[in-house]
Amino acid sequence: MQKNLVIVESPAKAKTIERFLGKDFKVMSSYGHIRDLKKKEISIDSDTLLPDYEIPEEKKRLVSELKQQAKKAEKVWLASDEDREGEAISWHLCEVLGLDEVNTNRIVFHEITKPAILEAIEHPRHLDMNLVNAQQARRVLDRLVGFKLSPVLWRKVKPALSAGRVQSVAVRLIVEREREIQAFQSEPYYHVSAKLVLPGEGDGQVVNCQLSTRFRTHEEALAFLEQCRDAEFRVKSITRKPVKRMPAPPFTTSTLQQEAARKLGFTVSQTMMVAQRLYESGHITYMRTDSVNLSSLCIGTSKEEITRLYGADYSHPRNFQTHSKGAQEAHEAIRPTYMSKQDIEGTGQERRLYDLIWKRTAASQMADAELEKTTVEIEVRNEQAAASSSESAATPNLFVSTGEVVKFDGFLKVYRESTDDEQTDTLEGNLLPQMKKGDVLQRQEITACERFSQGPTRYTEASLVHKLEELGIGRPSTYAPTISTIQQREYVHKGDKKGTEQTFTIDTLKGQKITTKNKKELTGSEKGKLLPTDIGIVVNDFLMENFPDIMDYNFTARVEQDFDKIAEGKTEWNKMMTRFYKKFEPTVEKVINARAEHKAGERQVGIDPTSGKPVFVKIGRFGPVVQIGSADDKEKPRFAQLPSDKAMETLTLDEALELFRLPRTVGQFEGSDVVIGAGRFGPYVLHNKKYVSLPKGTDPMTVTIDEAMALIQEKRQQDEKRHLKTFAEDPKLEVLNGRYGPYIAYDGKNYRMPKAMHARAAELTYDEAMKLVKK
DNA sequence: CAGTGAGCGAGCTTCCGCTTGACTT
Repeated sequence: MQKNLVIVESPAKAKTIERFLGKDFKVMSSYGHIRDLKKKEISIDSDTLLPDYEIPEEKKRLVSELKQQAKKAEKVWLASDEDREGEAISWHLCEVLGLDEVNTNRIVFHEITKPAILEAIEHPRHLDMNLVNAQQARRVLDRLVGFKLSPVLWRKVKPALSAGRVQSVAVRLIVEREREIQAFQSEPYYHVSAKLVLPGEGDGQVVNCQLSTRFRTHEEALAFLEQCRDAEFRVKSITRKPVKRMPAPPFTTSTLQQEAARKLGFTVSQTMMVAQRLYESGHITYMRTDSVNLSSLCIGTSKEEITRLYGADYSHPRNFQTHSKGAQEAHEAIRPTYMSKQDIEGTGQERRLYDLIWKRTAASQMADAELEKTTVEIEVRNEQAAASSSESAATPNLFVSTGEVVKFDGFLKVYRESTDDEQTDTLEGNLLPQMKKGDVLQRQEITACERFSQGPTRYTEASLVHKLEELGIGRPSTYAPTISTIQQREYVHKGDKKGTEQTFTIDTLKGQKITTKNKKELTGSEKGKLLPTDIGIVVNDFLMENFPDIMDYNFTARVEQDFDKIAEGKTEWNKMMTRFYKKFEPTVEKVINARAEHKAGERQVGIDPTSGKPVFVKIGRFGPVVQIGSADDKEKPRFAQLPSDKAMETLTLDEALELFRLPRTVGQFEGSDVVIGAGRFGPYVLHNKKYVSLPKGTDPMTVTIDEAMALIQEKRQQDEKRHLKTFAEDPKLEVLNGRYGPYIAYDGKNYRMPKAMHARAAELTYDEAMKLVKK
């Protein structure tokens, strides 16, 4: 008979803990929650707002196994995580396994080390029902919001859409960012930089510097260059100050996702998949965490390892504080299990992610980097300037040159955090020659370059996660799924945005000559960014108008405060639910029953000049469509799918009408119409229910009947060649010739044949062909 | 991968947070 049964959430954790506890303990895993609201129903009583839980089908086997083992054990230890969800998991286990108070112990530990677990076993406690209730409140609220709002969208926008406390706000961020970018007015300015020379041995040393002020107009910039022609450049001041840089804290889920995206080019879900494998093979600690805490063990071994590799000067053990909103800190930071392992066996991706985690962890336990930052101010002096500056207190024009010297690299030896800014700031970039106050520098070249102010940038997957975390919305376990959901629902897609080509001027003063050149550049182009779709925009605007409370960026933060009060025992959870639902439910009813004149997002783009009927864009059953005429007309309205490169918000009447120019009938052939149409795969010719694609580059608007006929004939010939052999034994079996050589088709399915058979494909016997099919 | 291309209707769809597995290709 087993003495003790310990239940944890994760099987990998179970394995490790079993090793620590010895043979009197059996350790099993619950694999997360074992009970939840019903999947297909709201599963919440509309009067009492009490949840109705069930054990999902896929968990039934596991639960009966747990039941069996629990019955056998003298004592059961519930060791799920020490947070809201973990407490609820333990409570559900209690309920489902029928555990009694006396023989059941709730234990928690923050790190998976032998002493920590033995310590936890020494101090069992009881279930914290307040914390459990806070979880129930969270669960019920999310279900209510999701399952009440989504049907409103099905009715008002499009079937199969979804809304939720987290995903809808994520979409809102992206929609609003896109609008900010659209509204942004780029303004030109002139940035002046100079190449000056400190006279000395040989050719002297070059000093690169920037003017501290920008000019608004080209005239001002030119006037300044003019002024520089006979000016003297004199060092006005030199300041040196020591600067310290601190390493970033070790990884959480969110920061790991961001850095893996920037440094390794991983998507958010890729990072999680690779991290999961590293965790399962025992290389890293748990990968879904919001904590930056490191175990004392890790801090100790890091110190040893850093001292061994880089010397004692580089070691600086430290603890970091988590200050992200709503953090629950049930786990440690993401770190290598053994700091002594600098690299591991595994796939390329696994090794690269591990390397990143190792370096980030090591750096966090290393000394500050010490730099010396030097700033040199250089005055522009000429007679005119001198004369005017004595009477007016106008700020003098100053060139500034900065240099940084690394005095001690500290943690920078192993790791430097990336930023989202594309400009790479080189740390040891500008080395300054020795100068002193009063030194006069010789002008070599001064350029005034026209630049354009940049608007906000679009979100990437990782920067969206960062923003969500900042707002306290979502949890480490949901960042990646949320990003997938909003893409699956087609609210958002990842894509490239082409920038606009802009011409800009560069003025150069060299010698006594000022030359002006025009150049072209592409500005504001972005790759792999999150862009809102028409559906995303319409859904967002609809929700913003009708459910602004739920869409508020602070909604989660506010309900979290209520959950905290429940956890502290200051509020009854069911009362909170009632209070929320009393306001929420009538709004849902009102909105879903409102007889709206237009569908959500519908917009009239103009009047069709040929029929005099109105032209609309709206979200149809299958996505955005343009419609000519209304549904209550005698004649049926005409529809056209909106192509992906056009947006509902900005579609013009001309663009809308253009979509109706196809299909067009170009003539007759063999007694039936020849029609040119545009499909998902480009333009095509339709004749006698047969389709032929138009060759690339052919304009569907100018194709003639003769060209179309030729295409039809050609296709027929090809089709003939396609059927290599048919079989009397079975008409379902055929040998066909495809784009990639001969293949076998049987009953609607295709099968490949070995390369060696290709030459005699037309002479295959029935038995040979069937053998391949069966294989 | 082996040919695709409508329709705007019926019934279905849906949340967030814990955690992995088991179908092959």
